[in-house]
Amino acid sequence: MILLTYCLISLVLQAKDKLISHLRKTIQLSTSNEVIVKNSFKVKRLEKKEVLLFTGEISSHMQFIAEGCLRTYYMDEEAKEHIVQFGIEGWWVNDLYSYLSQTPAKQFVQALEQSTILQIHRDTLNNLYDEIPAIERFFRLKFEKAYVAFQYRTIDAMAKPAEERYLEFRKNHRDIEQRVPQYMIASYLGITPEFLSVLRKNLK
Amino acid sequence: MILLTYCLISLVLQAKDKLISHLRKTIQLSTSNEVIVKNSFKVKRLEKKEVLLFTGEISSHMQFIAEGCLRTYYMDEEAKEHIVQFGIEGWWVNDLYSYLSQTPAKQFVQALEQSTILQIHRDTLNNLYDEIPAIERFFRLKFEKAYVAFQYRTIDAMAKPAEERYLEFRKNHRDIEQRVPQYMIASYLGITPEFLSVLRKNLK
DNA sequence: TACATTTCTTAATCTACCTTAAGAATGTTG
DNA sequence: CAACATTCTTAAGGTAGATTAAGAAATGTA
Repeated sequence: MILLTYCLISLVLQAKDKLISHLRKTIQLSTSNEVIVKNSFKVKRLEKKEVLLFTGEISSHMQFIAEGCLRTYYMDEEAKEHIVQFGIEGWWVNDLYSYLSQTPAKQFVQALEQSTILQIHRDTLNNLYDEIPAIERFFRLKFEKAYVAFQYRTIDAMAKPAEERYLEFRKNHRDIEQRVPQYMIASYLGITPEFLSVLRKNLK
Repeated sequence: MILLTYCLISLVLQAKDKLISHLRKTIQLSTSNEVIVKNSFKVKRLEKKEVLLFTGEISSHMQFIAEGCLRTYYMDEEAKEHIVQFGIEGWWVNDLYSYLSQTPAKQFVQALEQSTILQIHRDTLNNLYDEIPAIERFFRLKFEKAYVAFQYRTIDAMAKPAEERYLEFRKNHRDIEQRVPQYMIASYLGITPEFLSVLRKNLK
């Protein structure tokens, strides 16, 4: 029992250290601010297939992936799933629209593997923005990059045929490709699993 | 001559006031900071069809549209134009990837009407971020919203057929629809002008 | 080791959208 | 108002990718 507790505590510490070193890649943090940041986040374990956010719920936390793999997806009128994003260690996942506008989520966030995430509540984060300007800078830069990356992904998606998009995905996300089933990659690329299968056959 | 000069000056003042009231919708600005902000931007007039940023150039300014209408677009390998975004009064236009990474632009920015824009140099803006935290907040919020809006547009684009996308564009951007030629709307929606023409016929 | 579930493949048919080409409106300029 | 450029429409034929349905691998679980 003592051993188990010890393991859990060290897991939490590890997760928080990952967050701090993630932040340190972009901004500087004094030791005291580091402590404030660490205390602002809560660690959460997720089982494989566990859903972190359901459609209709209001997203109230920003979430950093310390370990594992998640996806965000939505279901269209015909109940088909469309994957918007994958996330692994070092990524942030959310239904941002819901989080920012405090409206019911249209997307699900689900763990594809057993995962460890760090959560910060919206109110806490908004206070941090006032207290530690470097945190606001971190997210300003984060969103700038995310916006640009997403724009380029979209431009690609609209202009290039599926085969090219698949090859780019493989080139840029080999790490993810190995961890998620093929039909989810198809969903992310906006094609059917059957068609992806055909593409793969033609590539050999 | 004196009259002309006077007109130009008042045009400049008007443009800057538009920027300030735009910022004021999101953040608070002291009178002294307002002056600093105003002095950080330069006014630029653009003729219809004038290109503000060419592919290959490095974007060094953020640009706010005080008056007029612009588009950003890129050309694919077959020299076909793809419109990424329209902008009118109150919008910001740029090749953000080029601006943020200081690499050659892949997109053009072009005026579709005679327009007035306000430019701030990257270095000046980065200094403003340090000097006036509210400005950093403004852009953090701006990028959050832009990211989310773009994500929803993409999700739509990938999941919904062209007809629905066209109807949504008309609903959300009636102002733009009236100001730009139809073949540019087709380009923005990712379809050919011929096909848009067919869609429109079927809608009647 | 066997059974159930999840994931991937193959193939026939179908559809949304593209391409090409031509002509009709509309707008712009001398 | 004539002449030219720009924008929009129509129609025939073509293609990327969807749908449906079935079976084959792979993986998980008792």
